[in-house]
Amino acid sequence: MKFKEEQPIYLQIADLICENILSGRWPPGERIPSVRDAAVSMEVNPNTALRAYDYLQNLGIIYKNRGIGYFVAEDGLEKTRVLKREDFFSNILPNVIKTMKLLGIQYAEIEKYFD
Amino acid sequence: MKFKEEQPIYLQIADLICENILSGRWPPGERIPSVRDAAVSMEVNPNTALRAYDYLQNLGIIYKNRGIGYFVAEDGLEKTRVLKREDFFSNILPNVIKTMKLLGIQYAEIEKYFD
Amino acid sequence: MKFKEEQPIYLQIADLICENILSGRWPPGERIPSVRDAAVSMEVNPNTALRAYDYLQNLGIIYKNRGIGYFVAEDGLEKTRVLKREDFFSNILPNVIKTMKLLGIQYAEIEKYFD
Amino acid sequence: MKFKEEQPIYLQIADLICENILSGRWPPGERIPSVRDAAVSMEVNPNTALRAYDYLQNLGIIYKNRGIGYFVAEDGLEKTRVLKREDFFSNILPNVIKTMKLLGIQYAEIEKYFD
DNA sequence: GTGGTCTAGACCACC
DNA sequence: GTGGTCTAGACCACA
Repeated sequence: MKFKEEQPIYLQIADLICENILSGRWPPGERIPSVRDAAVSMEVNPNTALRAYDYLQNLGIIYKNRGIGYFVAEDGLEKTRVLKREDFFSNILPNVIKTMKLLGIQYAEIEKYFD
Repeated sequence: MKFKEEQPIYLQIADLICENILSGRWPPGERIPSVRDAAVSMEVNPNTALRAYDYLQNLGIIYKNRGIGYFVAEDGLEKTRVLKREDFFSNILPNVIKTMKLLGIQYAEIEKYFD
Repeated sequence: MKFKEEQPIYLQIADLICENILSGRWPPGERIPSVRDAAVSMEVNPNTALRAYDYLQNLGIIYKNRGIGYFVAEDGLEKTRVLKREDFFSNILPNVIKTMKLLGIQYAEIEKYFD
Repeated sequence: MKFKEEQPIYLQIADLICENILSGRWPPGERIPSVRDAAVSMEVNPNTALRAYDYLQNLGIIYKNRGIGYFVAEDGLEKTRVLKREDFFSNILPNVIKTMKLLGIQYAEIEKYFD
């Protein structure tokens, strides 16, 4: 697996997990891959994978059962959605709008990307 | 001045300068605030401000006259525009689209923000 | 059954058993629930329940008759009492006192809890 | 520095920091030792010290200034006090009371420890 | 100098 | 098998 330079790997892993939750591939209650398996399949150190899991657990998106594994929280899908929407509407979107204004990009120019 | 956690402060400062250039407040040839003044007004370490200036100088957006100060390059506005557009269309926009898909946000929901 | 995060589940189970012994519900010589039953009723892995029993057996508080079950040792009540008192006076109590000092909690504040 | 076996070292370090805050030695706004210095003086790996700092930062008790160090949050003393009191009154104290009942320990027996 | 990330690998506790 | 902790040490970004 190839990761970007600009962001810590563990955050990118956390994002991947969120995408799997949002897309419905990992529904609430579902067990997600073990830390070790995730580390192997993504070719990172187990500690790095664990860190991503830990991060999401702190957010309440996943939880662990001792000795068994990590699971998507019952409200994990909802929480992820809320967090990401919040981020989108308060950070990403305003930034995009601001950038477009500065660059003089009209909506018509980007319309075609919305498919 | 308050900076975000997710990005190095010096890059955020560089962005602010770019905004001033793009908005026309600092036209090509104009002298921009000294590193020291910038550092004081933004409450950052002078080294951090210097780093932002250095970064923009490497991009050819500003240049330095020793003993005098930093100036917007003659083609600084154009360069900034090109760089930011490139970034917008290859990184920011695709990411926004992807996020919107994952979150099920329709264009209609964000239309109103385009004013 | 719900267990705390801070302590291994098997120790929490062992504690529950000790409480039953101390309270007199399970007098010396009495047969205690089978590992299997305990595991089912507490919704834990049988291995985890077994570990608790094993732990208490090593302490000499319970013993096992093969094919029959686990029993409270003749001196099980006494042993439990001694162990718990030792723990109380050398660990728990000093810690409580220290915490109270740090937090500025006076004895008067907790007096009412002693009923 | 010598640490107990029963608890992760990083939590014990976090506790030590809390004690310094509660005792007033490190008032709100004060810079606390750098991760490296703490690691050296406690003879642990820098990662372990960092983990303690990170843990307390998540609780909002300390915060960091990038490139400068960690500081006690303005409301760090208050937060620590609230957290510890909460823990004391909902967990520690009830447990002590319960244990005392089971062991038949009277208040008179422990009175002398309150000095 | 500060903190942060990551790896490699050991060793442990738990289920 | 699961996750958790810790060390040693490298390397980086930032102020």
